[in-house]
Amino acid sequence: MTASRVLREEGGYSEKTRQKVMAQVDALGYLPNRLATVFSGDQRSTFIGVSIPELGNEVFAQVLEGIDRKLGTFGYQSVLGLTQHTMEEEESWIRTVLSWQPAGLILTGRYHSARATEMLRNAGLPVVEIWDLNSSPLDMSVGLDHFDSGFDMGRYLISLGYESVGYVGTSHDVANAATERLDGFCKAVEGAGGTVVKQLCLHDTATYYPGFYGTEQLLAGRRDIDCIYYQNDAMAFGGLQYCTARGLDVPRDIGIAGWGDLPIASVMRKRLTSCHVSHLKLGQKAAELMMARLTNEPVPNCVDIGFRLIPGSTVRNMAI
Amino acid sequence: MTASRVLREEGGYSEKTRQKVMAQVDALGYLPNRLATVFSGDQRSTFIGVSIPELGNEVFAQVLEGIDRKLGTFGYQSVLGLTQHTMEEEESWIRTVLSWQPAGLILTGRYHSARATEMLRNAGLPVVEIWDLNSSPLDMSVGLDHFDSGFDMGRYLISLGYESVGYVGTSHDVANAATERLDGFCKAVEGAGGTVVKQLCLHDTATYYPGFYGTEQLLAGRRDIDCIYYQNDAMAFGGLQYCTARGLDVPRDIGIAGWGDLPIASVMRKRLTSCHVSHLKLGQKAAELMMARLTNEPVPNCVDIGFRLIPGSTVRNMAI
DNA sequence: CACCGTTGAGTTACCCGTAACGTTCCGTTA
DNA sequence: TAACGGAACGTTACGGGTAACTCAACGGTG
Repeated sequence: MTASRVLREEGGYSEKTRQKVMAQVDALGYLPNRLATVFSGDQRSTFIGVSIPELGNEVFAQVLEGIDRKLGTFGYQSVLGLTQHTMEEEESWIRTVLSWQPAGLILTGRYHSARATEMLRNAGLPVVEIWDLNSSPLDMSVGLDHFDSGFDMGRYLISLGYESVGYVGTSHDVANAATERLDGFCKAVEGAGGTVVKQLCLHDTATYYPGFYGTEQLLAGRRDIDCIYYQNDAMAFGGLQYCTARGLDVPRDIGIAGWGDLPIASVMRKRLTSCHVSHLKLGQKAAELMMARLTNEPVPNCVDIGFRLIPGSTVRNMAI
Repeated sequence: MTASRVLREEGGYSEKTRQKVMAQVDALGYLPNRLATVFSGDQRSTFIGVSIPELGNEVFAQVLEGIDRKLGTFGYQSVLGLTQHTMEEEESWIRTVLSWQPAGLILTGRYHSARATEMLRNAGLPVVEIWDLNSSPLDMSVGLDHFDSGFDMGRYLISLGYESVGYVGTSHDVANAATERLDGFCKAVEGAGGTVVKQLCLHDTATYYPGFYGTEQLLAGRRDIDCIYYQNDAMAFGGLQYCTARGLDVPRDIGIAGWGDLPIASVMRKRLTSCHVSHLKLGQKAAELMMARLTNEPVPNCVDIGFRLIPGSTVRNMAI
């Protein structure tokens, strides 16, 4: 007991005793067992469960980096869960991670299985839903309006005189942010007199090479597509390379637009038309909300981190 | 007690009792507290501490993805630690994570502080050191010989007729894999009659833009450099873009070589000369060794996952 | 010198799941 | 019917840290 007091620097012991305790700690290489502390219910754990769809997509890796670095400064640890974009994986991960009594959870996306939602409510933990902006979150939410970001891009492209646009992305069983961007995009294009003449949703990962061959499929046998919107920058880079390889001049023959503003864009002489989102900041903000909630500070339940359209030079720079 | 038996499907209860227990579990939304199980010492936890330098570098994100996916299939969870390439961060993270009684640790790199090493020995847990190949690991090791990979690249470049090569990378206070690649590279170049005329180690992150401006610095005021070796592909891409922007023809005027073979390379019409490493596989292998050790299977203490030189087209394709 | 407050240190009980052991209630068999 | 054995279920104790409490020693005060 006295040792416990010394280690917690709680006071109520003499200097001589402190020395004796510390000497034993050094001699034994003693490390306190935090499990016991949390288990006894006196304190919360310093685990935060963090579910992320995948890390192959750079943007999610950046979000996680933002989260973990910020949590680290508060002495908290991330317990990772990669859900591969499925609610089943997420549900099973939530069940497991809750049994470890985490202090809170950070989840990607606003769509969760009914059972997952129920478990989260029962657990009564702080939960931050990130990525999608969610005006009625389970608890807290940090993200951006993906519909709006797609809408803005659609309106922008039409304003440049594009008329027949295509889309290349990937498909998942559940609604997600990418489909919201596509919805916003289509609405803007059609509202402004353009047409989304073809949408391609590949059963593949949303990375470089699928962007390449997806573009080939999209353009196969048609000459009417004057601009392509991609699910993200990686696919757009793939598409850009495909077009270049095929001898198409970008942006003269065809326009290319992505989403996410990958770091590699900063060195390309032809700036990719995209939408900038501060992924690192998103993660940090999510961690900050979590920490604020855990210290009982007042917390907004919904934070919009916004986005910024990058005009770039892979689309025309004025209406023709 | 009977409830415990039912939930563990241990047997020794009637079907009627089972139904009653399960009904209560559903009604209460009961989730077992795994902390108690582990705490009582009857079982190990299913945490694996995973320390990674950063996630901004795509290769480490891929390694982590490989680790976490594989651990997930065994019902284990990663507790993440981002060390920012410093031994101090690693040591403090190790101290914290050990207090959570993890089943094992996976650490990046072979260099750890003396105190960290001591804690790891005291803890007596399975430890996998990844990234560097480590013939005398603390416990187990999965990686590749970075010296050799740098050596092979050096020899390859000289065999193509390059004579005065430069290097662009970043510096850290501790020795790491990148410095080993550079050592191997220099040794090969000098052993084959070439010269490493300038080495630039930036105080920055090893990403695209530092590769861009680092190349500018490297080439400032000199005409003798005929080839540049970069710490990784991201920096090499940055350098490639700088050279192109400045009107240099790659590979006619200057050769460019990177390391890591990033996914984006798969769509570039000009294949980056690099060194392929299966980062995902490295992570999976590390997780597999950990699981094998935890189930008392015989485990090799050192696994070389190898590398493959990618000739690419950012260097000459034959000696001149 | 009796009394009291303070400081330092020890004791007890609790958290929850489960190993180990104990008890009850059957049905079966000689 | 007594004896026995196994199935089903209950009780106790433990793990490590700490809140809450108790106790001992000591110095100061009237």
